[in-house]
Amino acid sequence: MANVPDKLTKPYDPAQTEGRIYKEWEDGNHFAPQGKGESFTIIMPPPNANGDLHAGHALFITLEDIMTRYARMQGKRALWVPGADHAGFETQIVYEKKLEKEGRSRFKMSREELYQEILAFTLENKTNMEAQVRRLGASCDWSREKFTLDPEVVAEVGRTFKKMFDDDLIYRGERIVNWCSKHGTSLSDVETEFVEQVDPLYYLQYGPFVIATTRPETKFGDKYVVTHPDDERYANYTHGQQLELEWINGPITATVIKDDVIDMNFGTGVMTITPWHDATDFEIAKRHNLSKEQIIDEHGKLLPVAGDLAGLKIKEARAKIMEKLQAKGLIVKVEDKYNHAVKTCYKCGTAIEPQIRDQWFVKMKPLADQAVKAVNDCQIKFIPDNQRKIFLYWMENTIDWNISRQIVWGIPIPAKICDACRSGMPDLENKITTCPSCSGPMRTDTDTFDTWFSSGQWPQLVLGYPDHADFKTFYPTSVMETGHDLIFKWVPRMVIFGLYLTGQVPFHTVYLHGLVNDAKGQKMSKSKGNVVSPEELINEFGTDALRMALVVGNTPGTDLALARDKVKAYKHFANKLWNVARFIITELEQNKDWVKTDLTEIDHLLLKQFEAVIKEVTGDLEHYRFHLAAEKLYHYIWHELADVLIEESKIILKTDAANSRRQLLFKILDGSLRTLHPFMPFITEEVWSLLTPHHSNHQLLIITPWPLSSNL
RNA sequence: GGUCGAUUAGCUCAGCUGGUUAGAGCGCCACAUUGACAUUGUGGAGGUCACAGGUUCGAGUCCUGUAUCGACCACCA
Repeated sequence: MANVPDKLTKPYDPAQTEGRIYKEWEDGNHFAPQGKGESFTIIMPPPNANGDLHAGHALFITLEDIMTRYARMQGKRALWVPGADHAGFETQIVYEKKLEKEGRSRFKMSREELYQEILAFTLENKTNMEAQVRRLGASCDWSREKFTLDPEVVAEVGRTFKKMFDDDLIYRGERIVNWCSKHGTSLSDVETEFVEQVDPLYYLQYGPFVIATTRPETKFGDKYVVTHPDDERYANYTHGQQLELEWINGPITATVIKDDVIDMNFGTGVMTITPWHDATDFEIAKRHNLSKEQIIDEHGKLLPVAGDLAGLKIKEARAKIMEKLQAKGLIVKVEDKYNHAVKTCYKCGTAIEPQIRDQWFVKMKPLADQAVKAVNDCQIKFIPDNQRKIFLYWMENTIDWNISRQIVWGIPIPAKICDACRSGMPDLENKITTCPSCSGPMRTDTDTFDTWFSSGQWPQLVLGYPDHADFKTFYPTSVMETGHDLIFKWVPRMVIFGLYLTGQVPFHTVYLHGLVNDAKGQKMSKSKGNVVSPEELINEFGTDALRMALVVGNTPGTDLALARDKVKAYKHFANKLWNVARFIITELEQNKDWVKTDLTEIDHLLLKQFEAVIKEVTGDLEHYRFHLAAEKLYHYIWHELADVLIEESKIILKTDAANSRRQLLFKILDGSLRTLHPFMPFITEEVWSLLTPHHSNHQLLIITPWPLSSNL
């Protein structure tokens, strides 16, 4: 055993290997695109800079790395650009919790102070996040990394805002927004969640009508009563008819409205409306040009319209209102257990209190139409294909997009607002001081952009649209790989911005992976305590094992159950590969004088069989069937190469056919390492280095050509 | 209420364009220490591919319906 490399006398140890090899790749600048070949580009969905990577990150990094490494080995100019997301609302919430623990509040800090604190916090965490991406073996080009708050990003996002305003695609408008009174900001629809809730349903006497409501505390200002035009029960009342009636705080004049949005079968078929605090009511008021009054302020407290209850929080007010109604004999009945869905803030669970606010909106219809057209023209391929339907459904049912957020941690909207005439306009150079329409003073908009407004432009921003050479070389990108939960949050916005800004789709293929769940298929969550951290799994089993566990058996778009035992199984596989290498390399080292001969007929056939496997695996990779490719390699290496070929070689290597067999084993190990490299980059690179003395080519595996029958 | 998907071995899931006795991992049972590997090897048990129809020479694979589960969407106060 004198000539056997020292490493091969010991078991494979990922902890001793992976960090060293990653450094070798990175120091050798092997992640940067090389050559002048066909370009292949993936833009990494930027992980949140504020925390640790979770299993979902591990999955997408593995998938994107497989694609990138495969493309690189094929000789393409492969570029995978990493990023870090400031994750506006998300991060601010994390930071607010931190402040809360310290007994502080963001509402007591200056904007600038808060921004700087969160920036420091984020940049500190960013390094941590990047280190975790590296540990997963990501062969992304760090020299091109972008942070979502980089100055050039912020500037370009501002220019897009102005361009869209000039093109009449952005307007400032009074609209009902989802308002979270805890966070003091509006939210987009995708940032809210419906929660099933059981509440009492109150039946109240409203003049001659009985109305049903779950929210009596909003009813102070209600002076319109709405019925369905076809409802015969109320045929005696006509649209626009006025009625005098006794209400919570005394007599009021109510107006009858007929609108077919009313469900005749719900409650009594009559409702009163609160346009300021309900989306449906707002639409009714808009249709009939009704007046609107604010009842609840932005902190969730009642305004003076509530009379002696003004200043009370909604929850406290309800009981008192019921007392008042009771005293006036206006409560007809109360149904105790009414089951309904309540819109809540997806972060804090606070019930959304819709509010009317002046905000910036993007007109979605014309933009969405373009996106639909591009997809129908097959300019974008979806994997799996059914996601295409979901995309189209989403794009065909758009509503205007509220891009204003009342949070500090984000890209400031470069605009000026005139409070006098409530107009607003972009002001990239911060020059406008007086309102062009009413000559009033203009103030700087204090709102920030919705995160998706900037991340929707990510493929362009990352590549330095419009002038940078990278943009010219690598745009449109090849694949966008992301979670299927982002098929409507993120993907459509990227398509829209891509088409709008560049006239081209931002990527030709969208690959959507599923969620990574726990071993039982349950969603991982901190409250359930079933969160599996990739970091721990790597420490225990190695990155390569984790990567295989994430890929094998995982079809695109489908959720994955990640069991510890599965990762363990692929650690065993790594061990198997190591021992295969140990056997073969030892054999070669001990017979250094072996001469290359023609393969025997049998060995030739065996090589052909191996080539057939490579061909299949190549086909699977071409069609994004990573799960099949990985499984086939696993199966071949373990049950063909190890179990059959090596076993029988123990005899054959003592016969005349030894040299042919040595050559066969060498070629198969060589090809196996190359095909397996995208999946298990570390161990394959390590074994490759041990095989190097037997090679004519001494370069690292990461930049070695993909095996074909011609180069085996 | 709507959309999409799932239903295959004890568990978690593959099965790509329909084609011989339905596969993997883990688990289970019985043996085994031979030039790498016990993080192992050999062999084995275990499935009416949810149900009912249909298309076809042939269906787990295509079509229709039913049931159950799941995810997502939705202005029923």
